[in-house]
Amino acid sequence: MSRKILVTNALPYANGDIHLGHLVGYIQGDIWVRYQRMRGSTVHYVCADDTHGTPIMLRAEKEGIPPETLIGRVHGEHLRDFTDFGVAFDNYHSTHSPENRAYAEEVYKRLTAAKLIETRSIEQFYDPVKEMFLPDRFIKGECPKCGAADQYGDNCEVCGAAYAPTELKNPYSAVSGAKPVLKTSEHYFFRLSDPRAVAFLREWTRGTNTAGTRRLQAEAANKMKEWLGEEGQEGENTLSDWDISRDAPYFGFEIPGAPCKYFYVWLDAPIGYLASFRNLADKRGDIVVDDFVDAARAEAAGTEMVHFIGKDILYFHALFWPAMLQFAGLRTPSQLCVNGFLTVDGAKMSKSRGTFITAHSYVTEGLNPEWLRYYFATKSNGTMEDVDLNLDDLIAKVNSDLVGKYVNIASRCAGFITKRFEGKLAATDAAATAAFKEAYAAGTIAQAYEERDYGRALREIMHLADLANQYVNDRKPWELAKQDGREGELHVVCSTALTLFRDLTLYLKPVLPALAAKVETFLAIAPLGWQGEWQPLPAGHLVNVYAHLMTRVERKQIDALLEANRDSLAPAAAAAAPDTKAASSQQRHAEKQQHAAQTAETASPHISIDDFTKVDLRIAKIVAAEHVEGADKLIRLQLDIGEDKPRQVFAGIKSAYDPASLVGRMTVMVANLAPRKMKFGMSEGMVLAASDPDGKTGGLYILSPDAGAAAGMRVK
RNA sequence: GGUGAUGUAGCUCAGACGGUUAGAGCGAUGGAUUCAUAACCCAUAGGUCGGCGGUUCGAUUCCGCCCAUCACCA
Repeated sequence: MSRKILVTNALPYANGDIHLGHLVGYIQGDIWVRYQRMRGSTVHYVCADDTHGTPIMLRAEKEGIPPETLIGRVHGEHLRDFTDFGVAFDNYHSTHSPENRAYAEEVYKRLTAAKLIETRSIEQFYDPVKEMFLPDRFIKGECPKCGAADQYGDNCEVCGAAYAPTELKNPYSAVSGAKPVLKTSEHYFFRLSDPRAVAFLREWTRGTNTAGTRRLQAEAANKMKEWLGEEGQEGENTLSDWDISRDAPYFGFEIPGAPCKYFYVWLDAPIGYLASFRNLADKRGDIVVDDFVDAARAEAAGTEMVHFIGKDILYFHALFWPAMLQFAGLRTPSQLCVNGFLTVDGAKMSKSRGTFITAHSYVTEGLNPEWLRYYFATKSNGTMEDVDLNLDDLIAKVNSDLVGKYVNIASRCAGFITKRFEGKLAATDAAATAAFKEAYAAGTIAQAYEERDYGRALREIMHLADLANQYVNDRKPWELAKQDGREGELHVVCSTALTLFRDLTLYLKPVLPALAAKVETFLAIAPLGWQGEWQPLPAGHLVNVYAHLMTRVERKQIDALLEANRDSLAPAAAAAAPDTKAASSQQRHAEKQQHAAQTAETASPHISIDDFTKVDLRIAKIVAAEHVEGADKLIRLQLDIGEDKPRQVFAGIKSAYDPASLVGRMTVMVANLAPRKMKFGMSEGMVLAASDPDGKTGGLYILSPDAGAAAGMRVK
């Protein structure tokens, strides 16, 4: 059965470099596409840059160039990076394109006709200096809950509270610093709360496609229940209407019939999949676009549309996007393949540690992209779990699996074929190839690829590689070579090993296309496909002289890569708070849309004395202590530190202390910790207590000063 | 805070509809070998399957709570 599939990868935001975090999803998508093609399916694989929105507009302005120039430059960089890593899109387009405008307008028109668009006046912060409405992340102020300064307009990083930007105290614009004013504006909404949309999405997110595959992975479908609720249960649906317009100035498409109103970037971003596909079809001339895009025609043609995305943008692809398509009469996605984030050595990518590794630096430092493709593939299991890039593990896996096991098979046999038999193969040993022939017929490796469980596929492949090495080891060609009259046996053993090597190459080809191409040249065979009956390499076939196929990874290469990506300015930048935070807020859209783990900036094992003295430790006298109703672990303390009135502090020490025994004791508290609003009231500091970090020995132990220390004394 | 997930050998990960000795690769140790960019082959050691409690004849596998890590909250 030959499938016809339109495959996409998430559109990277045209503001920032491609890094290894992105590549997880792109490599997974590319492997799947290559696998499908080897099986004989027709696949169109497209992507594009996501180019619209406020962050792009402001960045271009900052660089003093038109946004079109910015996105043109980034487009070239992104395409270069994907190409370097073997991610071979048929088309890499842009959302700032005529095709995308046409599709966006058409979708909007049809949704309007379906009575799913409505306008509403909303009040929003407006920057009077910059003369623009401010997205939540461009407004800062004091947290309405805990009072912490310099918090973003959507949630507080100190106390975790979520709120509307209008609730911020003393708000200011992150763009100009001006005090924003409230201004009313007409916005356009996609009525996602409409019963039709809710009913459709409940069915769509839980259902299977025509191939019988779940549209969403189980855990993704599970997650969507949070938004969709259960059918028949009143009030369970928490879907709200989606604001799809933004006011000028905005870099994007103006909404037809609505001057100075623009489509929100997330409306036209996924439509960019269709636009890129349309653009490809126009260039090629042999693709019937509507067989993939129109709902009725796609069903009749039996085409599929599969999106590879990161879990951060699941909402957009599992709610807004299918609903938009459905009610615009367009085909809905057959499947979403959601991948997790990347961590490096178990931690978030960090510029100060050098683990925020750009795709381009990996290449310019001379590392082989297929090492990374192989490693990511071994860690991919078709779920949306996070993937950890363990650098020592990468070295071990590549060196032992690829060089030590796989490449070794060709390397140890090819010499005999060339030197003793002039490159000509003998008939193969049927007994030795039987296991491989069975594996081919069983199709378990193929199925693992189909399910995107590349880790399972590769475990099976490496098991076969072990069998091949055992075979060579058992037959000892190096001994046969020394014995007269055993030339024939030697010939068969080496020819057989090369057939096994051919099989392994076939299975690895979706992951390692460049290496597979080298092997095809070495073996002098047509590009490997994965169809039809299993056949050994024929007797009499001529192979070329073997050249080594892959070098080993060396630790020093990894170290150099980390060094090249280490941002030595990071600690200083962290101190220069305003600038850094403004920058990170501009990147936020990109981070949300890509698979970027946020950077963790603090990695230094030491702190300076200045850092330490920021902590104001005080001797405190416990003047009152009581259980907290409804809290399992907390005790409410009143602490005298020489101030007018005692501080209220909640301490998680209920398991270890009886409140009555605490009253009157002296202890140590952190006096300048940002106040934190808890369910039970404000906590105005922290009491220090010792405990075993491993939790092996239970117990909590609060500190006590020696006699003579008085309430309010500074500890340093 | 809410929600979803994860926690299995030194490392990276499989697996178990609950049931005799929990697996793989890498790493370690010992041996064998020299064809292969010291690769490969054989063998050995290593885990109270995060903690506590419950259901059960029996749980690491089911349920509850806790701890830790991660993500999302448009």
